[in-house]
This record gives sequence, C-alpha cells and structure tokens, in this order.
Amino acid sequence: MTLSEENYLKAIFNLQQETDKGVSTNAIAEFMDTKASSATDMIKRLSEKKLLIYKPYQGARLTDKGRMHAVKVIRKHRLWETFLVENLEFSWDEVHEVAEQLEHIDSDKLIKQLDKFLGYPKNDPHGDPIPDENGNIATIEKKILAELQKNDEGICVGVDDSSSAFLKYLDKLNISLGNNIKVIEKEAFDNSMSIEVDGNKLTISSLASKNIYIKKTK
Amino acid sequence: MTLSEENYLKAIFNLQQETDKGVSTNAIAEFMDTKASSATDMIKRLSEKKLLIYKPYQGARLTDKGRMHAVKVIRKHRLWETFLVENLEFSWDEVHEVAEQLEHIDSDKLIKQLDKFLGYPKNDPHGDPIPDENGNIATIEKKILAELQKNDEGICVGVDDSSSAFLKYLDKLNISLGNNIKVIEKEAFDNSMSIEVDGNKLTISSLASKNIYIKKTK
DNA sequence: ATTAATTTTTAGACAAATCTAAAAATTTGT
DNA sequence: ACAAATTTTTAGATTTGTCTAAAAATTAAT
Ligand SMILES: [Mn+2]
Ligand SMILES: [Mn+2]
Ligand SMILES: [Mn+2]
Ligand SMILES: [Mn+2]
Repeated sequence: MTLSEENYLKAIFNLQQETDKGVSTNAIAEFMDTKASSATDMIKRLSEKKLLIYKPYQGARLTDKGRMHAVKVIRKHRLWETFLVENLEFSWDEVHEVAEQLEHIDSDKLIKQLDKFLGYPKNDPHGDPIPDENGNIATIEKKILAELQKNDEGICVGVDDSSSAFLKYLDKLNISLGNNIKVIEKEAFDNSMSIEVDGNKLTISSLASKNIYIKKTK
Repeated sequence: MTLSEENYLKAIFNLQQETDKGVSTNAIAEFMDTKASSATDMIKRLSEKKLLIYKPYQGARLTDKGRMHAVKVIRKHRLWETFLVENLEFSWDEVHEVAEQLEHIDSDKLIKQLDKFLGYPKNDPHGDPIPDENGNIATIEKKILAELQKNDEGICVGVDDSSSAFLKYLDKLNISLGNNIKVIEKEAFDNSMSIEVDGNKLTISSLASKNIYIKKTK
C-alpha cells in the first residue's frame, strides 16, 4: 500500500462519514486537492485492489478491507498526535502535519507498543476517538456548540476544524478540551454567541461555535 | 529531498568512510542493491542539486551540503532506534527496519524534541555514535575484537554488523554492549577465540570476533 | 424531448525511479 | 601499443502519480 493510496483511502473514509451515498470522483478530487482525472485513476487502482467498489455516477464505497486499512491509518495518525503532545511538547496546533507523515510508517509492533507506551489513550489531542486494534471507533454523544440554547452547559470535547489557525485562535481565547462552557446569550442577528468558559465570559462568532463540540451536562 | 535521494546520500556517506577515494557508480549500485544505470541517474540528480561532485571514473564525493544532509538522516535513524529500544520494548535486532522508515520523517522540531525526550543520548542501541545537531560525529577509540591479543581486556562498545541474525546470535551468547570481554586464547588454526564475557567463558568464530568492537582497558 | 449543465472518463504528456540491453569510455594486461 | 576486461553511460521501456485538454456519459432544465 503506497502513501498516496493510503491518503485516498483516508479521504474516502472521511467523506463517507458525512453521507450514506457513494463518494463521487469530484468530491474525492476536491478533498485531495487534485484533479478529477487523477481521482479517476486512483479509484481504478483501489478498485482493482478490492479496497473499494465503484459504480460510475454513484460513487465509491470502501470495502471492509478498504475501511479497515483506512481506520488503521487514522489510528496511527491519532496515536502519533497524542505522543507528540504528551511526550514531545508539541501543542495541538502543531501535530497534524507531522502525523500526516508518521501515519504511513508500517510496523505492527511499533503501533502496538506506542499504544501501550501512551497508556492506551481513548482520544487524540483534538478530542477525536482513537480507533482500537480491531478498527472500532467509539462515538461520544456530542453537539455542535452553535446548536446549544441559552443556559445550556457542557464540556468541550472536541473540534471540527483541526487547522492550526483555528486551534491557535482557541488558545488565545483560553478554550481547550475539558473546559466547561455555558451559553449566556445567542445573538439572532449574526448567530454570534456569548459564552462562559470556566468562568470567563467571552463572545465568539458563528463560524467558531460551529467548530466546537460540546458534551452537554445541562 | 525524496526518500530515495536520502538513501543514496546515506549510502555514499557510508562508502566514503571506508576510503579517501571517490565512491564509484558500481559501488553505489551494489550497496543500494540496484543497477549501475540507476545509480548513474541518481548521481546525476544529486550532482545537479549540488549534493555531491562527480567525476567519471573517479567517483562521487559529497559536498558539505550533501554530507550535512546524510548525517542528519543518520542522526534521525539512531535517535529513533534509541527510542524504540528505550521506550517501546524493541530489542536491538528489531529496530533497524523501522528506523529506515522513520529516518525520513521531516520535522526539525520532532527530532529536537525526540533528542531531548531521550536525554540527549550519545550512542544508539548498537553502540554507534549519534551525530549532534551540527553534524559532528564523536569517535571512540575502539578495536575489533579479532585484533586483540591473549589476555587483552576491554568493554564491548559496538558491533560492525547490525544484522538481525548477528545480533540475535550475540543475544544467545549473552554478549551485549557494556560487557567486559577478556581474551583467554587465540586459535591460530581458524582464528577462533576463547573469551570470557563478564565471567562466562565461551568460544567464538573469527567471523564473529571481526564484528565486535572493544574499547580496551588492559 | 431536446438542450444545457454537470460529472466522469479518456488521451496524451510529464517527472521520479527503476529496469534491460547495448554502446561507449576507461583501465588493465600482455 | 593493442586487445581484453571493466566501468560507466545511453537508449528505450515500465510503474506510479500527476497534469491539461478534450470527449463522452449522465443528469437537470426548459
Ligand atoms: Mn490530524
Ligand atoms: Mn487529530
Ligand atoms: Mn540501523
Ligand atoms: Mn544502529
């Protein structure tokens, strides 16, 4: 399995999460920041390897084999991100790019021992669940902050946008995983929100609140 | 810098250590387990990138830039091997292949932090010196065990052959880095050696004794 | 039901890295 | 010095992954 094939598998896996339809050639090309013709080629290759089933105009669906491999790469990605933050003093906005490289290292023992070394972590530094050895991914009941109502309250358990820009912005606001967040006010005009983060009051835009996951407590 | 280019640089650096002449196309091809025509192509590419200077029939020599890059890859390789043994329960015969992959991960912060995490180790699990950030490689005065005389004594500080087969053989004999080794007898007939390893007497072949490095104490 | 818009595929080209087979250049042996 | 052996390069092909431009297939609109 080449690096490129693994990246396409991951992309298709992610796109598949958002819908129950097949993933279109164009969607894959856009996600991978490449051209439709390149996506067509890769779909053909992955299809030949029985990693996905493709029907023209109906899109691609990963086979069990394809899904398993994609999840394994995601598992590695998230374990490495955890290692970087927990042991190498990386901040959560710095880990993604390096993990994009590390996720392709091929060694069963390595990943097994890394998992053990980290103490079998359940979530990565962005709150995303780390798939287990068998490819199972835990789901937490979480809501987008933007959807909470006035006086709703909960714990910040994740982010939808893991870009460095957004994570740095959250750092500036002192918002991090585990924080208690309470909705003080919702502004109908621009959907901005006034919230209280572990006691501190602040206002965030609609764009920001759409990218924060909350596990409701009230 | 591609993975392949880095591997060629490493090969040329290693081959250069053994001689003061340039490294020939054929030597590179053999070391890389590839064909001379492939080596020619790569020499051309590396030469265009000013990583080496090549004169036909006189061989290749790394430039400062090329040497620096090769050493950086070796530094990463040895730091990762150290990590695998120290923290992930790998044995010294299992680390090389994984390190061959990890050495190509590109992140200055990663390698800096890994070094710090490991406590700035001086040597890797095979006794090889870990180059510092500036590309300096420490040299220890060491001798090949085969060259020691009767009653000579010293510490095992490294191995020349890092193959899994040889390392496993050493494990079986209970020879590891740091052991005190004393020459009891040298057999002229086949150059086998009777030695005492931390008290235990055993006999090893010429081939084995040629691949063990000793820092003499007596 | 045609036309228009969109999606997808094909065709042809390119770069990296490799190979085989043959040619060219150099070194060695006599 | 000349032939033989060795080393190195070239030429042409292959695979992976990509691109542009054009063609084909499908879906949507009137
Ligand atoms: Mn990530
Ligand atoms: Mn993550
Ligand atoms: Mn090694
Ligand atoms: Mn080593």
